[in-house]
Amino acid sequence: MDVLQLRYLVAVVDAGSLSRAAEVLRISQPALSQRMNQLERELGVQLLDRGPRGVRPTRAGTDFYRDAHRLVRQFDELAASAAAEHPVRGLVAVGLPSGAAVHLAAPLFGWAREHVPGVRLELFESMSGYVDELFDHGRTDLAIRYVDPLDPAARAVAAGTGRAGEALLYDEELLLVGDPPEPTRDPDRVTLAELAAIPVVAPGTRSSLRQQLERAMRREERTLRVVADVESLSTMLRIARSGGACAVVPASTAADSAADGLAVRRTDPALRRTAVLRTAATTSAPHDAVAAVRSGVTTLTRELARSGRWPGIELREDPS
Amino acid sequence: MDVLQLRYLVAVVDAGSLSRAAEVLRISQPALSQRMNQLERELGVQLLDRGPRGVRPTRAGTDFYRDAHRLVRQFDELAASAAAEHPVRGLVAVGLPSGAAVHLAAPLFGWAREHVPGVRLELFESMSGYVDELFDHGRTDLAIRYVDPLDPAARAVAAGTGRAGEALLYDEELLLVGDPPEPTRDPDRVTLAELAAIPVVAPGTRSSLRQQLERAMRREERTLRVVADVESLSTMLRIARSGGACAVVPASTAADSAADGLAVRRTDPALRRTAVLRTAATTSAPHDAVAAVRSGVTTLTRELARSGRWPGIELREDPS
DNA sequence: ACCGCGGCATAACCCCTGCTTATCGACAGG
DNA sequence: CCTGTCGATAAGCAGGGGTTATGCCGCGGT
Repeated sequence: MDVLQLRYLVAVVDAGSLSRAAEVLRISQPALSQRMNQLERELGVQLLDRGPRGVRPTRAGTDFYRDAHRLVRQFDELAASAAAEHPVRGLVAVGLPSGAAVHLAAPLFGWAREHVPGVRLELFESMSGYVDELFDHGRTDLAIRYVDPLDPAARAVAAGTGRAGEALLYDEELLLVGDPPEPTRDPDRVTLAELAAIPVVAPGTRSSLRQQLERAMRREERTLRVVADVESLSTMLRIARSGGACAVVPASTAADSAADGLAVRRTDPALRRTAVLRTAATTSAPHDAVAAVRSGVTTLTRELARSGRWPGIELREDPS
Repeated sequence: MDVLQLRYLVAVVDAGSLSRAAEVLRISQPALSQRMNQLERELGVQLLDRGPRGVRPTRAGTDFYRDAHRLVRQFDELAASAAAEHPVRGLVAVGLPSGAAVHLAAPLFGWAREHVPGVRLELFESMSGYVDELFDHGRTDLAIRYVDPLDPAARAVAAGTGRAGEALLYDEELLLVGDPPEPTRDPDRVTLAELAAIPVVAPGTRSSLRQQLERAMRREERTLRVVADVESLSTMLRIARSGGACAVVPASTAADSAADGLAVRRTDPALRRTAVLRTAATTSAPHDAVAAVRSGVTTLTRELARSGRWPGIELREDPS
């Protein structure tokens, strides 16, 4: 028997139905069904009456519910009080480039409120170039940085052999969205040669995405045909949707807009980038607070990616 | 956080050392070390001071210990009271052939005392033929039966397609122990032709082992040269050890005696048997008590086999 | 002073458990 | 009678908690 089973039972009795309780608990109905059956089997007592309109606790179930409820509460109190023993406090500055901020910012604040209420977060969301700059000037304690796997200088980091303070987070591909004036030979792929002929809207030159794009084109002795420099990914998408130009955006952004009926093409050769979480070596923020937030970022990234709430990215394992 | 971690912490503080606590908890020291580190990480508090002579709780650890101790106790009380709600009681008769009884009898009594204190066990340990007979006459509620995988009638059971009430437990091989008068061509294998020339001691004709042996020999148009009919496996081994004759015994028995320097040979073709757990369809014992003991037998068999305390057997999966 | 040893941490691996999706059976209501 | 809702079952996958093997450190014995 496990405290989790007690939580589940409490939820079931409260909800009056396995299905609804499963929803509340954010797990599937069969999982809950199994767990409840297991609990009853372990105890050797029937706790629930399964009716066609839901479940109701039996006599034994009601008694058990009371105790379980109380125990779960005490359990949580213990955890809370232990955590309160040595509160993590401080002001942690985090730099997030737009693509990451879209998916990470809100969950990160939520996570912080829940897990480290004593920590105040200061979020700098802007184009990756500025984010890097802020970090290099010691203005942020943590920052996500994009790295081109082809860039030799960044190779070490992407390979996981970089210096401490840089942990791999995820990879993602850069995709072309919108319909080009001429159809591409492969409807799912656009070569860089073809790309050179397509009018695109791109972020400013301080963005790592822009730089990576330009570098890739230069490598093929082509140039990018930029018809508009814009600041935000959403603006890029809006323009692409209007048909005025195509846009090259990270896969996670493209995944959101694919549902809108926008055509999406991979590039050939594929352009990818690696997201790295940097931790400042010297910082004014309390060490433990920074560490906590860092682990929050990696944990959240994993959770979001796995649960499908951050589509288009591929996790890179690098526990640190 | 989990109640198990709380139990572990309590044990650690009580023992004053991870190693010793691990021993008490019957887990390995690294496992405990990991769990404690995880607990501290989750709580964000250091609970233990690691010294070279063991560990001592920190200030926070001491407080935490008290609460954890209390919670664990309440937790167990809840489980106990819920189980007491609907106590399993009754008299369950179990038939075990000698080979199985050697390894299973004592653990089974221990398990029953712990998990179903209201159940009284009646154990019939004897040669497999009698065990079968007792079961067929309704004198036992559960019984282990040996099945020859080559016997067509038993084929269905061994294949897992038998009727309900018969669950696969394990397979084991029959081995020749002791040194035959003439060395065999293959020192690790004895053909049935060679076996016919070897004086062996065998259990009585009511034993399934004996019957299986005779059947196998007859199939090759040979006869077994039995120089002594004995009742117990241990007597057979004693005679084999004295050098008077060889003995054919199940692998689990042979494994015990291999350490005594007795030569062990597989037969060629290999003789194997399958152990099946039978459950009486109609019985006077309470249904739930029988079910509990049945699950105890399967669980124990698995545990013993996996932990190496029942060597020589190969588990068959057949959850039921 | 050295070496040995008790004790905790780390690494690499494995299996079991608990979750998932997919599907079914059963009962109530239109 | 059909349909929608709820719970149970099946089969597959992932992660956590366990294992063994090994490393590192500080103490004590001779």
